Amino acid sequence: MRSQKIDFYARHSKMYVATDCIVFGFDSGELKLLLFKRRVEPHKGEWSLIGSFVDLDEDVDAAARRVLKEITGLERVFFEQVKTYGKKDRDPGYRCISIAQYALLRIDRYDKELVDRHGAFWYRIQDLPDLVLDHRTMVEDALQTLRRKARYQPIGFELLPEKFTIPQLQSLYEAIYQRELDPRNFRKKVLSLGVLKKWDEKDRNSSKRGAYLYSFERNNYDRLLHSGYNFEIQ
Amino acid sequence: MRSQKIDFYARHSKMYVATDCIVFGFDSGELKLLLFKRRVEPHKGEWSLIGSFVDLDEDVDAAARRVLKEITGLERVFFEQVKTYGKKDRDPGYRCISIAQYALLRIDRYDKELVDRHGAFWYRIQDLPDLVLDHRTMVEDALQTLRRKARYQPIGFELLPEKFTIPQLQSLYEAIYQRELDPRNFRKKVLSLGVLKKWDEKDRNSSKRGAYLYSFERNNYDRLLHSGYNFEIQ
DNA sequence: ATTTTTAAACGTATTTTGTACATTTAATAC
DNA sequence: GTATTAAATGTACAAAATACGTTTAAAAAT
Repeated sequence: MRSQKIDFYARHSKMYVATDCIVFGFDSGELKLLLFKRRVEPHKGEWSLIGSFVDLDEDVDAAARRVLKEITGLERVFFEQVKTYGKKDRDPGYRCISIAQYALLRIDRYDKELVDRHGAFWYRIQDLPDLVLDHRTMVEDALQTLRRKARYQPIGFELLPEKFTIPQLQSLYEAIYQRELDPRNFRKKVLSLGVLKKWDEKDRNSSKRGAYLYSFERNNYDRLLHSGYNFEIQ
Repeated sequence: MRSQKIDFYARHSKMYVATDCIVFGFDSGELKLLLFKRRVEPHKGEWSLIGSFVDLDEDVDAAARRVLKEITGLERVFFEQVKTYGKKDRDPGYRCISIAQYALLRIDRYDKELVDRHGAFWYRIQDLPDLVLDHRTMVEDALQTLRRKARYQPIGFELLPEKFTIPQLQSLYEAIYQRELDPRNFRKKVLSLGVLKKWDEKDRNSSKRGAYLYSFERNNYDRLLHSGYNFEIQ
């Protein structure tokens, strides 16, 4: 029979702590996910989320920022925790828990060369490849979190360029919720929030007539964000 | 200069992983929190959440169930993750991350003697004492999660006894949101959900006339739960 | 026995919000 | 100048949220 003391240390021992990033981007009307083809064992050649161990002297959210910067070159990115995956056998081999965090980024901004160099690739969320471990579950949970969040905060703006058109914003929400929205009702709703600033310029990439560009006003946007307002879209 | 290999291990080393439980209960019209007066160092004599290290061969959510059972005797309790606290200096002394999980439990059911024996105490959420480390933040985050959750799932039922009256249910929601609700509109709303079963019995504890007892029908309740229905209360 | 007291139960009118749907407009391409 | 395309606008109807007053059951007081 082992002594109390030995049992205490054996039971309260340390474990590996990792973070995995579910990186969403929006491009040409589609919601995309940044995946990473592993070049080393274990799971060499398989697709996985972008992740890393958390350093001993590093905040957990800093670890996510670090790995995202390594791969995309981006620094100021919206991040939010999804949840922590802590099943004892989720990672065969050694005990490792992982804090999943999703990121939203403006796809016009990342460093393409850097992404290529790291064996990363943007997949449409409709046709993701098989992923290692429990990463598929992480993606589904992150999508659910994103959808829920988008209902009570106008979060979608994080995924668009500084100036965007209302049809673009609509198509983003259509991509997030994977269904079509009525353009008249959508426009009415977003304009009623009072967070959009209209510019004189137009974007003519998707029509001859062109659509007016908008940006959002930080002040009103932040007020809306903190007020717990409900941003229901149909 | 240290070798690559040594650096790798130094950086990707293991850390302590704990879980802290934010245990909500509902009693005599008030939302309460189960706190624990520490009897050992560090932080002896201070109030803290109920928590534990996660064993190496134990799921993270199992650790929360284990510690709650130790203190309340209860086994089948509703649990949900709040978030993971991973700041590098959140725990002075050693690096330890903590997965916060909140629990909802029926206050009529727990083992009072067991709770006393462990130095635990039910505090009203309006007047909590100072708590160790970042536990205060955990409580606030858990409350926010609970409130949000209660908006899209009829979660409040977890906190009530098997049979309850509509005024009781209302007072639970009033405790969660810390504001008064209109009894006529509340009744109309909850009955419209179609998850309540009315009994012939009455509860006469709070009025001479007595209020009819209800329970909820598991089937309809579960359907509602999974349908993503929006349970907005005023 | 009758009256008083208390919270429970019920209903309705109004306002607000969501939903469905058709036409006009600006600008380019031909 | 005509055709084409997506952007922009408006309105009627349905559904849901909100505000608010009265009646009722049962015990307690007289």
